[in-house]
Amino acid sequence: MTQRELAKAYRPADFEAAVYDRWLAADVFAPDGAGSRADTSKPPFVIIQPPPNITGALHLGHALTSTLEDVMVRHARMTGRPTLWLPGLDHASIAAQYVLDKIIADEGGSRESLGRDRYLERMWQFINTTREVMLGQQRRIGASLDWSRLRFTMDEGSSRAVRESFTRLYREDLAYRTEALINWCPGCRTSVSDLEVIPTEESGTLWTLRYHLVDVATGEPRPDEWIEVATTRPETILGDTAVAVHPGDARYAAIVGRTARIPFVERDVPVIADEAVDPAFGTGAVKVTPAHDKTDYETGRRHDLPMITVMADDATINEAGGDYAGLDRYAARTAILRDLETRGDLVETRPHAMLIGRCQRSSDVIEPRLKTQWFVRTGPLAAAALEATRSGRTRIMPARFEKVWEHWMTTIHDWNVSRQLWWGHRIPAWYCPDGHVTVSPEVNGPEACETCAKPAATLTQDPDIFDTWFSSGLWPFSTLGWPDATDDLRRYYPGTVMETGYDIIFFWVARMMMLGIHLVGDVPFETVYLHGLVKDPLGKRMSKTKGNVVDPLEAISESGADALRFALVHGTSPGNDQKFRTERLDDGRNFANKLWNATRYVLGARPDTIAPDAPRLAPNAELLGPGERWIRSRAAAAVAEVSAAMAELQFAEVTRTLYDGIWSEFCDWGLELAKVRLADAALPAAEREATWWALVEALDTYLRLLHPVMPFVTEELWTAVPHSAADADLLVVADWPKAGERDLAVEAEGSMSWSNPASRRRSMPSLQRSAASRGRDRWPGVRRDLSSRRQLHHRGRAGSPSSPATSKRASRLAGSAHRRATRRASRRSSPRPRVSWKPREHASPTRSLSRRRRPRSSKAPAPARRSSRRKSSGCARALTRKPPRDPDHSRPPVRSAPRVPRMRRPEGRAAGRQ
RNA sequence: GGGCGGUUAGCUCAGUUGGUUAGAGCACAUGCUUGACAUGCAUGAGGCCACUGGUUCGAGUCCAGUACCGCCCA
Repeated sequence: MTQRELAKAYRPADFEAAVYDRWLAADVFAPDGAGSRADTSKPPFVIIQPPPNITGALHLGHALTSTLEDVMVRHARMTGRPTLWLPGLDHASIAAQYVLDKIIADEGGSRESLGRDRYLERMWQFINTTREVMLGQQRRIGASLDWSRLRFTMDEGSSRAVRESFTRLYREDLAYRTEALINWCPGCRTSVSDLEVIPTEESGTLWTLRYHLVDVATGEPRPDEWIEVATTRPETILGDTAVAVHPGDARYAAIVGRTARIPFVERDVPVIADEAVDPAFGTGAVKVTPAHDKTDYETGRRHDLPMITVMADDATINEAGGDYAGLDRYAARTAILRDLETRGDLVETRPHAMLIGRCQRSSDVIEPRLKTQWFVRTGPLAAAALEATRSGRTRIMPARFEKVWEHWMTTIHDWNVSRQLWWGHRIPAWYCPDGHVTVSPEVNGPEACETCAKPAATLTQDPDIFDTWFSSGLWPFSTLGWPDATDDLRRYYPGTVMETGYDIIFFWVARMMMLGIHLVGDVPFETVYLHGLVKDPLGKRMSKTKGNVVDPLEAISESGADALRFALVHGTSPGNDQKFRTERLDDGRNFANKLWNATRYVLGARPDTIAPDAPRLAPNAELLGPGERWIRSRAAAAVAEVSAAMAELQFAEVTRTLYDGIWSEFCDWGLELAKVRLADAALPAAEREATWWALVEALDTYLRLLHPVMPFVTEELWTAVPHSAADADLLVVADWPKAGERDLAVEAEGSMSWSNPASRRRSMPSLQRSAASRGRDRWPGVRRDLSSRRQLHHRGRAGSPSSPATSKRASRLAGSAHRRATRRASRRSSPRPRVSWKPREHASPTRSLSRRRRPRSSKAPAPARRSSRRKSSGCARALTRKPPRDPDHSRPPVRSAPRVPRMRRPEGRAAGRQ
């Protein structure tokens, strides 16, 4: 291995890109890449990446997803499993059209003015520019994706999977076409699924109006006889086909069966009784508009009412609305209310809190409408998906989401998959002039009508496209070559882990499960790992409009990809949101710097008797001092703990273990204790060599363990550390360390040493010297405190200051008080109290040791370090685009200077989701 | 209305199957810059573990309830 000088400070920008290029050149990401060291006898580890939307830049949520998956993938790869992490991009039809439409609108055009073909051409151009940007972002963050298998949801393989799957579903009667009430977004001009409608609480108005009853004899409405109905949507009276009351409502019992006259459209409709009516709502009587309301639609079906659509695609009133035709729905509302008032039929107007469904994409108010659309019958599919989680074939992490999953899967409705958009997979259904339907998997469509054999030329294809999530639902197997029985499909299906945010468990995970089980015959993944959302420091969702987003690329530029990864992983726990503050980036960067410098020290401390390019040797355990034996044992403990945490997908636990192990154990104690021996000329060379090899060994272990979380810095450093002949050239494919033997004796001895000065002196003379030299050997004082504390404790617990009823609480309070007191006492007397001897908790002997042992240098003073005087330096500031502070303020007392806020405060509460 | 999660230091969070004095990072205070690291080192201050009750020799941890915050579903 090459030995070279490491820069004095950790500067990630200097090497991250080069390291990534080294990985690419070595072809180590693909399980079958040239540089792969996978053991094909081991079970593969497979993650199909949730494909980010092609529309735009990656945000912190993507960064978290990529990082967590990369952690799993890199760990698996190091254990020798054939590891596939398959990258992809999603065409995101509605989101992409939304973005492109705006661009085109800015140019003065529109979707319609371009026409379908030119519009799609334009879309391909657009996504080809965003595509490269997005892939570059993945590389910046260090994602070890198998780029040779990159897929796009609109590529030919995916299209074929869509056509084939839909045809199968159709032939099995799991896909059907029907006219039904769907959620229509007038802004996007398409239907959307139930999940894409966001119920938002808004203050509306409840109006009470009069519908006059029709005189049975004359057939004309009576001016003196009416029924009062309450409504929040007066414009829909144009489509009313009944008035409904509750069957048990005595107030209206006499009227049920009569006829009411709808104003303006002058339509006579029946007064019906239906259980769905809430007698306590409004007047207890409601108007029924089956074509524009979900509840009314059901009522209409039960009573076989006519369904009259009164609105066009753009939510203006259509010709069925008579004089109001052409008006926007809200203009029509105003006009109708005015006219009702004129007629004297507007009885009451009052404020009313209500839930309004808004489009997830455009925030337009969703208009329920009747449309003929394609649906997927979810009942049987959901039942199979439920069985899979109940039987444990697929496990959901964290388990509490199983309940949510169960609930949703048992109440699921059929899935409307038609979208009246252009950008997406065209529905492979053709209609003949006689109205027969032919569904075909052929790319050019059927040759003739399936039913009447009319030739292809007479057939017209359904203009609609599929909901994006339909192709996403096929993703775990369409990416592997399905419907063909490819090697990849055989090897890598089912996947191992599906890792994604809990917010798309229904949108995506559910659909992959349903379609995977049905179409491929097995669950698409063994484990569903759901992470939480990355929120701003106030716990709000990050969004561009709120201005509280943190750009991952800026974070990487400032602090390095490893720092960002560390920050994200450190703050995550399964299924829980994390509040992200930019100060966390400093933690990660500082940690990387610590590791960087520890490595520099180890490399520089090599005894002269070891050649710079000597292959790594295991230290001779016989010749090690207690400090080295201790750090070896602690490294072994870290291997066990990190491996266990990886297996349990507890990634924050991984970073915590390594942060403590590397910083507080290896650096604060391992290196400091070793320094003494390495500099001790009286020690035999073999002992000094063994000591150094022990440091190299521990460092090597920690670098391997940390690699999945912080791949760049560990790879860069590992290259500089001596390796054994059997080692891989690159850390990314090096072996995951096996847990070495713990030396519990020396760990216990350490514990003894700390709590007992006499034994410490025996076993760790260096420690003793250092502590003594700093005048901190105050154990007698500690003992005094301990005994007095015991008395306190005794009194606090056993004393009976109050009645039996309150004694428990009193004793707790006493205990609490005494805890505070004793903590203060113990802090005065010992560096930091702890149960077992973990050196990290105590004073590091750094200063005295290095001073005493190191020859003084005559070198000139180091140049002033100006920019990084304070702990939290530039990056956080830069990310918030606040003006930089005056550099002259960077002298010590300035640390008390007020910090600038790290993120812009969102202005007020968010009205709804974006 | 139904369900889920959270509440531990000023902030962000750990806290294993209940078990000695509840921890970390950041922030704060004080003191240290010439050979790994000021992106650092050391010292210090800062906790009724949301509240109430229960189980237990022992509860931050288990049980029941309450409050507040957040989310999901209808």
